[in-house]
Amino acid sequence: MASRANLSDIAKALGVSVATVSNAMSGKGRVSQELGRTIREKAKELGYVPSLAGRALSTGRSHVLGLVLADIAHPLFPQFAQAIEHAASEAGYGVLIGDSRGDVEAQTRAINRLIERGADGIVVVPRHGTRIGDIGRPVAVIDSASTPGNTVAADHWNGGLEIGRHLLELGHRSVAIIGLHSDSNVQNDRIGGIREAFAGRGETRLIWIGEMERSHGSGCPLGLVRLAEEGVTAFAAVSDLHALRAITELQQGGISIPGDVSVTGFDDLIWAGVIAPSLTTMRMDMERIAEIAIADLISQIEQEDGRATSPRPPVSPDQRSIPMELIIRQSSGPVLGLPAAGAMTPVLAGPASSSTEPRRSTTREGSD
Amino acid sequence: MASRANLSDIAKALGVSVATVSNAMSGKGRVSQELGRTIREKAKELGYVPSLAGRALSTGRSHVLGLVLADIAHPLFPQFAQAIEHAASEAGYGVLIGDSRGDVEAQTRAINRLIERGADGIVVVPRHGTRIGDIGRPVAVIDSASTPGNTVAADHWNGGLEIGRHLLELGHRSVAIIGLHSDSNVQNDRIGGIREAFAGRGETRLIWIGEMERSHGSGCPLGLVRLAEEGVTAFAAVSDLHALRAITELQQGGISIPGDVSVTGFDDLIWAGVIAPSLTTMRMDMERIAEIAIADLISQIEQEDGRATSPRPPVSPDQRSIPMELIIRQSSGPVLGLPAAGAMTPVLAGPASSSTEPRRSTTREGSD
DNA sequence: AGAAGCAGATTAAACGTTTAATCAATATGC
DNA sequence: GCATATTGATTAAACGTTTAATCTGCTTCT
Repeated sequence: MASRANLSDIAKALGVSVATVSNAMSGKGRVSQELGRTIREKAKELGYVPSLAGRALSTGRSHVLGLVLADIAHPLFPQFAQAIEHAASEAGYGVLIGDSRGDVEAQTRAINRLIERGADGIVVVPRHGTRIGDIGRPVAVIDSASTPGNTVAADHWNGGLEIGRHLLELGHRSVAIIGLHSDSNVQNDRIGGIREAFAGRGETRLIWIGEMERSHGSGCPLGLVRLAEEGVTAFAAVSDLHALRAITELQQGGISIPGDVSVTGFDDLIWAGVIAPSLTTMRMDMERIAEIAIADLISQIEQEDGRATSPRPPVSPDQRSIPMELIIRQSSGPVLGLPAAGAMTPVLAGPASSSTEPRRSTTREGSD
Repeated sequence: MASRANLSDIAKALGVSVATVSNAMSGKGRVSQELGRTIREKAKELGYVPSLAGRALSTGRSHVLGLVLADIAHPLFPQFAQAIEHAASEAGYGVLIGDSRGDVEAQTRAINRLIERGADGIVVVPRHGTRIGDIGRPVAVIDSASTPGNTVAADHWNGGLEIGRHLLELGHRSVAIIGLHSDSNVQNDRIGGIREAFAGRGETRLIWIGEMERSHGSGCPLGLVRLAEEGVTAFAAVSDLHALRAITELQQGGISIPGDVSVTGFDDLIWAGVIAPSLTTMRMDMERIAEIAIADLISQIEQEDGRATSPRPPVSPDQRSIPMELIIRQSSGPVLGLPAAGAMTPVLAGPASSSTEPRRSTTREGSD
C-alpha cells in the first residue's frame, strides 16, 4: 500500500533518469520510440499517477479553476455546475467551488479565496448588477451580453423575442411580464426582447415581484387573477421560478391554464416538464456556454505564461451570444375567448387533459 | 506585479532563514516572541500568501476535499454544496466538485478522479442504493441512517413520522404516499416513518412515480384526482418535487388545496414558500449535517498521518442522525368534509385565500 | 579525416514549503 | 566554575515534477 508510485520509482526500476521518464510521459523532450514505450508500460504497471502538487509547484499552474456563482442557492446552479465541471474536466482542469451566499461583497471575497487557493482562473456568474473588477488572474464572466466585460452568455434578448413571438402567434395581445427586480441585466434583456416582439402588436405590462414583496411581504399574492379578469391573456415570467408562482396562483384562483390564460417561463428548471400543465419555457445551451467560457479561460491562462497564442483563439464575437431554445409545452396555448371576457370562465370539472391541444413543434419536448 | 511573495522573500528582507519564517508563520518551531512578530508584520506588508502547492508537496496534504453528488442536477444540490463549502472553508479546506451525471458507475469514476486530483478526502451523497467501496482515502457518506457505512444524515424516518403525525392531527385518515422508486434508502425511511405514524390510525397507500412513468411516459398524470375522489384526503410526497407535481395536477383537476385535500413534501426546496398554496414540508439541517461530515472527514485525514487522535472525536452515535424540521405552510389543513364525500366539492370562485386557516406553529415560517 | 550536426540520453537547478537535525549561546544545576 | 539543559536560531534534506543546459556517441558533410 506504499502510497503512490512516482517518476523516480519508474526511473529506478528501469535504470534511467527521472528526466527521461518525465519526457516520455509528456512526449516533450527527446526520447527514443522504444524507450518511450517501455517507460509508459512500466508506468502503467506501477499504477503511476502524476502528482498534481509536484506539477503545480514546478509549472506554477494548478490546473484548477474556480467557479463562483453569486447565488449558489439558485436552482439553475446544478446545471451550471454540471456543465462547467464537464467542460473543465475535458480540458484537464478541476473545479473548485466558491460561495458568496448571495452577498455582493462576499462575491469578491469568494473570488479572492479561490485565487489564494491557487485557482488558475475563475468562472463567475455574477450577482445582478455586480461588476467584476480586475482580479489579476484570468476570469470568464457569464451573465448577459449587456454586461460589460461579459465573456459569453445565452442570448437572453432573443430568447425574450422568441417567447414574445410564440405568444403573438397564439393570438395573445395583452401580456403581463413578471420579473424580480430591475437591476439584473439578464432579466432586463429578456424583458426587452419580449417587449420588442410586442411593440406595435400588443400591449405589455410589467410586474416586479421584488417591489410587491417589499410592501406586502415575501410570498404574497401577485394579483394575477385580477389581471386575468382585466383581460391579460398571457403571463411571461423571466424565470421558471416566477412562472411556477404564477401558475399556482392562477390555478388556485380558478383560472385554467392554458384554457383561460397562458404562462411561460425561462430556464427550463428540472421540474418544468412534470408540473401540470407542463411549462413552456426557454432553455439556455449550458453545454456550449460552459465550453466557450472554459476555452476562453484556458486560452487566457496559457497566454499568461509566454506560451503565446496557442491554437485556441479568443472568443469570437459571434460566439459570445448563444441562442436559446424554445421548449413548447402545455402551459401556453391559443387564445380562445374574446379579448376581455373569457378569462372568467369557470374551471371545467374533471382533469383538463390537454391531449387535444394543438401542439406546435418548434422544439420537440425532450422527455427522457 | 511580481507574482507573489514567498517565504524566502520574507527571509531575505529580514536577514533570517526561511525555516524561521516558516516556523513563525505556523507557530510550530521555536521562535522568539519578538522576531515572530516582526516576521508576521513583514509577511503582511509583502502580502504574503502561502503557496498551497508547495505546502501540499511538502506535507502530502492538499487541503482540498472532493464533493460528489450522485445526481448533481438534483435541486437540493445547491443547498448541499453551500453547506459543505461553508463547513470545509471554515476548516481551511477547499471543495472540488465531481460529477457523476446520475450514472451509478460514473460515480466511482468521479470519486477516483477527485482522488487523483489530490483530494484528501471525499464527501459523497450517493446514488440510490449505491454502496461506496473502499477508496483508500477518507470518505464521509451522507445518505440515510439505514445505509451501511453512512456517516451522518438527516433523520428521514423521524421526518416521515412527524409529517404523518401532522396529518393525523389535522384529521386525515387516508393518505397517499408519493415516491419515485423503491431503491432509495432516503425515500424508504421517509415512507417508513409516515407509515409508522399511520399504523393503526389510518390507511396509507403508495404511489411510485417511477413505475407509472415506465408504463405511461415521463410527465404522465399520476391519477391523483381519482384518488381524491375515492376518499384520499392527503398526499404526502417524499420530495417537494413530487409534491409540486401533485399540487399542480390536483389544482388543474379542480381540487382545492388545502380545502379539499392536503399535500406535503420534503426538503423545503427554494420555491416551496412562494407557490400557491405554499408548501408544508420537512427541512434538513444542512449546516449541521455538513459540519459533522466535514469534521469526521478531517478527523480521518489527520489520523491517517500518525498525528493520532487529535481533539476531534469521531462522529458519536447520537450525532449521526440529525433531526428534521417541520415547516407548516398553507398546503396542509384540517379535513373539512365527511370521510369520503367532500373531495368532490367544486372549486370555489375567487382566490382561495387561506388567511383564515388555523395556522399551527410547530415551526414558524421563515419568510425572509 | 576532421568538423559539424544531431539524436538520445543525463545532470542539475528550480518551484515553495515543512521539518528533523544541528549548532551557538545563554540560563540552570551542583 | 564546569557540566548540562534550554532557548533561538540555522542547515539541509525532502516532497515530485519540469526544463534548460550539458554530455556522449554517431552520422554526415566537405
